[in-house]
Amino acid sequence: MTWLKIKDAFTADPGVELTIKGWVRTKRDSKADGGLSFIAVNDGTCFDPIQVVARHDLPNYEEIAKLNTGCSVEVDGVLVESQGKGQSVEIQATAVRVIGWVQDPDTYPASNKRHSFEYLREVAHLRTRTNTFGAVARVRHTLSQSIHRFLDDQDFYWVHTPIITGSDCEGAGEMFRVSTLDFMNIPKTDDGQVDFSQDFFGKESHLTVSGQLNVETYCSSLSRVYTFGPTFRAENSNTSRHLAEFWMVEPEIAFADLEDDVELASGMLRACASDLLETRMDDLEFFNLRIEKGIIDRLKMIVESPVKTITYTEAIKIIEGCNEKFEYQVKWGSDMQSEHERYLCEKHFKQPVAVINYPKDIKAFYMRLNDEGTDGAPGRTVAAVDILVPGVGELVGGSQREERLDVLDARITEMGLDIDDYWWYRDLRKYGTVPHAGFGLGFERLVQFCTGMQNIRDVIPFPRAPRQAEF
RNA sequence: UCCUCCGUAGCUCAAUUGGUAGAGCGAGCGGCUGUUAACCGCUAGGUCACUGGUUCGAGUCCAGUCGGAGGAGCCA
Repeated sequence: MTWLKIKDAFTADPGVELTIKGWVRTKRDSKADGGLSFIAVNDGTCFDPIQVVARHDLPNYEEIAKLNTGCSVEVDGVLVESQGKGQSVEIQATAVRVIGWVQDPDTYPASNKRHSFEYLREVAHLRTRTNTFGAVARVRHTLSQSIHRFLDDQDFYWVHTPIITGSDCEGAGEMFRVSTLDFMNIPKTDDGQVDFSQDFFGKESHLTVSGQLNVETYCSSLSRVYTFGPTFRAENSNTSRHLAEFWMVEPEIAFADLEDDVELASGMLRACASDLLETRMDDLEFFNLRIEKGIIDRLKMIVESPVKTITYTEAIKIIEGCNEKFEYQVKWGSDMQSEHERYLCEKHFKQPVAVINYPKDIKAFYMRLNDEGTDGAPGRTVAAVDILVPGVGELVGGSQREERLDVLDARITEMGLDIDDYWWYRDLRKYGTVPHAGFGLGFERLVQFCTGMQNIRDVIPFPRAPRQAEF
């Protein structure tokens, strides 16, 4: 008797004897032929549960009749073509062993009924037993594998940048403090400040908001590198597309410009969509039917024409010239509002859009300063890119980096930052500087984009957000 | 953090002008059926988020607190 994963049982030859192990999704009983039970069993290896037919002549049939949603079982049996509709094959059970009962079926949180996503967030330890969260988990895994494979195929090295950082110059938002100081007895310096020299690292330290600055150092010797790991933002954000802890993919390429950067992001999206369509159709069909109609067509569109590139200056003209009513006006020099970004990718282009060359005053210090008059812009721009996608908004933020030390220093000073904090980052420009570019892709936003899931808290196993750190 | 809406049974929601709580699903028991969002009958299940106020009387009105959702800002 071979133990098969349920996904493999579905494709095994009828007549084969097998064992499967999993959790009961539903059970239906019939009095026909002296009594039999139809038990749908799922082990997470594929979307569909397999139907087990248990007859009354099994020695423990009385016990089997008491099974309900959530119980764990081991089933021996023979794979046969199904007599009923709704499935091609099923298992005629020769033995059903109950491994774990559901102790209180009346209050079992993942019972066989529709639940709201808000409720399931409160029982995140059990929500992967539902169709939706099982499918999200598999898609998330596949996307993660796709990214690693795509980058490995293109000779990128995965660099494990630190989670804890002593650098306070990452500049991408509020940071969580990391400390072993005793809250009840905080050491102070003579002038009344917290004495961080007595803290674990001998200086202030935080959870990283981005691995970019670290990964740029590896880029300046290994040429093509990326980080893919958790990042943290202590912003009090309460939206369906922000988390306090999220995973970010940050590639960095040497001897490259902004165009190469957009090309890389576009290729990565294409690889992700293509792999999903090839390997996770069962889950995609569920998302297409129950979560967002048209999600499969969207992924096919990504494979064919991933990203359309326009300049910020063009984007502003499109928004100013359209008939749409917006709550906020746009004007060159200010950041686009969510509603404008949504209009561009959801209504005007109806596909992912890379907006490049933003005004320098609304972007970070490390982004490369463009020449005066680039794309006929009325002011100075930097070689930055935001990739906007339907349903999610900003999926990718990136730029060509400023490789000229004098220009970089001027930008640091202009933005009121302390140049001494950037000593090691500036060394990269002093010693063999090269043009390079990179981007950050919000991994959960990618999962949202590929599944149609509305809330980012439902595409990460255990979401961390303001007032949410259970589990 | 700001704006809007919402907290009633295990879950999803009702409850008229303020008059002491109801359905569906789920669960238990029974019936029927190669069933599959199964169907039919019966049963159990409630500190109406919390605290205070108005009132003869509050799930309902008022204030505050806590929690949740949607949108905005910050961004990925």
